[in-house]
Amino acid sequence: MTRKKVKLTYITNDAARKATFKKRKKGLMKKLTELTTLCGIEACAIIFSPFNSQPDLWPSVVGLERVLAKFKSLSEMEQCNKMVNQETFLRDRIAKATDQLKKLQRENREKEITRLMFESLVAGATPPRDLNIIDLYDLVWFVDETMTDVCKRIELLTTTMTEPPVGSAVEPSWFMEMMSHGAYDDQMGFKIWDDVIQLPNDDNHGAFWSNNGSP
Amino acid sequence: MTRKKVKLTYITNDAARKATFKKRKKGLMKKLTELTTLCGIEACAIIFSPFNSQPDLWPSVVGLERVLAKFKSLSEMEQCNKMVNQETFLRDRIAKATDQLKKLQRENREKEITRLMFESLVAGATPPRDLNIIDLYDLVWFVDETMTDVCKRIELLTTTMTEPPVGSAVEPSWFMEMMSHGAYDDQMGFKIWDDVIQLPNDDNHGAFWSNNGSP
DNA sequence: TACTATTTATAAG
DNA sequence: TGTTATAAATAGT
Repeated sequence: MTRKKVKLTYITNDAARKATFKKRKKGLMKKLTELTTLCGIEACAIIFSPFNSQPDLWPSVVGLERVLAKFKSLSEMEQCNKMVNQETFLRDRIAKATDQLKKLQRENREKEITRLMFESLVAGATPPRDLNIIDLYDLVWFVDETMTDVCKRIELLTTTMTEPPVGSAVEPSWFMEMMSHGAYDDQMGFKIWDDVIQLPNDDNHGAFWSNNGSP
Repeated sequence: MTRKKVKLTYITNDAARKATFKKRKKGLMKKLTELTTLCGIEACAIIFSPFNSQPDLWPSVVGLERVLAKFKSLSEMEQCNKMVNQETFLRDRIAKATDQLKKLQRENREKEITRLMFESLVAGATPPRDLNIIDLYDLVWFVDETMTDVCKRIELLTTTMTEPPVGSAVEPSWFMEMMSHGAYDDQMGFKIWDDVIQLPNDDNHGAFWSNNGSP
């Protein structure tokens, strides 16, 4: 996925779908080759598609036959035992995605409050009206933190009378960033976590995450 | 593959092999999910390994059954038709690798000659003795090319009496590179193309490419 | 088909 | 297990 992060949903454009199919089938086969070679295991894959009248198979006839025979020799329960059903797979991915989402939300919250602080402090900025109580408390907390940092910095400079190198550990990391980017650019939009599997033309897109969205 | 480019050969260390197996199996399953979703096709995979007593399967029981049934309903010839045998697969990869190798050899040759020229020109450098006729001819050709570039550059500067911006199109690209890195650093070693599938402990490693190696 | 900017996979730690 | 630096895959052209 590149040049653009691709939505994990059926590609409706025929030519694009075929191109993607060819590239990704090739990539998949390569991965399977690597897996079997690196780990010394046996595996097979069968891929049916409208692009080929016959299925694409991996590996050679002999290898495929052997793996299939081995599989069919197992009892039904044994066969199902390690089956990765799509539910398990998706459940796992959703859990990961949720964790990642929380992490990003924390980061974004920090950035929001930082921006809010600057908009409230800097001449010419237009701080939002009607801040809710939560924002106000967070803002107070953050201003206190920042003041503490600034005081430490002043004290250090006063005590040593020497200019420490730029970017020293005492400098809060956001400070230089703010100063160099300006407080008003748009670096702080929410990151969106949107690669969960979707149905095509899913009108209900995003409902799952509604409890995590911005207020 | 990262932190280090990995040799495509059986991993002898048990723990490392198991770790790699787990990661790559997961990656493979993800790719298979993406392929089927994006392209709207049916596919299945079966993976036997000593790490699990039962095979890892994809996708769910129903999906696997359906794909297998579809496969078995084909005649034997149809079954084999699109079979990717390892030979075809490897032949293709080797062809690609050979092309890439030639490209890199051309680039390396150019760098070699550039280095040779500087070693022969710059005070304090130690040009190699006993150059063969081919190197000498290439060197002559390259010095001529370079002289032409330099003359053009001089002419341009003389004519316009204005300093063009650094990195202008007239500046040969290698020039600034040379000047900034120095002629003696080790940026010019041959790039090695070494990810072709190998047997473990292959004492004959590289024999296939011997006709392409450095003299 | 090949390129390349970008995302994704993953070897090491 | 989670992180990070790097290699590999690949979307769009």
